[in-house]
Amino acid sequence: MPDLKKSTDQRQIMESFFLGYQAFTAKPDEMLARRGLSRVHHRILFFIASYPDLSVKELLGYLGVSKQALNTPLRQLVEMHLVESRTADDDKRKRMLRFTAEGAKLEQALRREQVRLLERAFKLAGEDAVNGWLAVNQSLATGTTRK
Amino acid sequence: MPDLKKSTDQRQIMESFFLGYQAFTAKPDEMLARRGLSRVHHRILFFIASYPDLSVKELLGYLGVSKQALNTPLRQLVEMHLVESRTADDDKRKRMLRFTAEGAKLEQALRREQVRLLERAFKLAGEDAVNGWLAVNQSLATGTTRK
DNA sequence: AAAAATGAGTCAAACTGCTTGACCGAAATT
DNA sequence: AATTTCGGTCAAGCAGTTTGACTCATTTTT
Repeated sequence: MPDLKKSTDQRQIMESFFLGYQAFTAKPDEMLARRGLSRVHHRILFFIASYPDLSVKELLGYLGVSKQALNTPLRQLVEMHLVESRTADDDKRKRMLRFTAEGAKLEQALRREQVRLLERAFKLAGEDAVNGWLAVNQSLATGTTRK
Repeated sequence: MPDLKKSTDQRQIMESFFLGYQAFTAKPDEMLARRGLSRVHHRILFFIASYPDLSVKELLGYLGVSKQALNTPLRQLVEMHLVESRTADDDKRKRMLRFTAEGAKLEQALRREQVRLLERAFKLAGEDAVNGWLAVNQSLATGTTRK
């Protein structure tokens, strides 16, 4: 059992976190690379999945990049018929972003792989470990616990 | 409590992981940026801390980048008197990398901030959560549990 | 002893991905 | 009617990465 006071153990804990996160992103990275896509594309897909019909501006807000940086990858996703951009009814300047059938399939496939990896790790670590893992991540992410 | 079968919860879990990792690296990133350094420099410092007197070749192996990519950041660290490169006794071609006093201090400061963040999250999530979090990370990282 | 291999480092060209700044057109707001 | 907003584009510049070729000193192999 590692001791949070020992510097060697501290490094080992930090390395596990690093490698764990690395492993978590490795599979999707590879699947996307086969289609010529990268992690930015993945993040775009993630937010479209989380907030269907979000606008370009909202997406930019979530991603935290310049619109020029978004332009190319988003256009590629549209050209590859993974993402559709429809004019909003209420405001014709806005484009609502959503998946095509194919895009939804890709997002599911990426997510399925990540969930599979998590399930495998959960099984190895024991079911008790899962709630702890989730709670700590939540605390790290927000500085608060979630009920 | 999130359900690993529901796609919305899956995304929420993945997002927590992402944001948690983000938070974990944010503070060091900022501290390094103030000195004009970046995450590559951080990784170099990490491996020198983990394996003092490692050679350039070994470092390259850990980092998984080309030696040209390593050259600039490593040279900067040496020029800033954070890292020292001494010729090895057994093989005068090799350079052994280690910290200067100042470099060791920086590495400690970076690690201290990350440990503080972890401790805060552990406290929020409850001490029980810690072992679970560690175990799952370990499983993710290696595909095995550690006793 | 000579030849080959290794460790460290450099120079160069190319490519990617990102930034800021400027600008446009269409549509909405004031 | 004037101004602002949303989406998009063009341009220049910067940082970080890659591959390839080459040098130099030293060690290993033959």
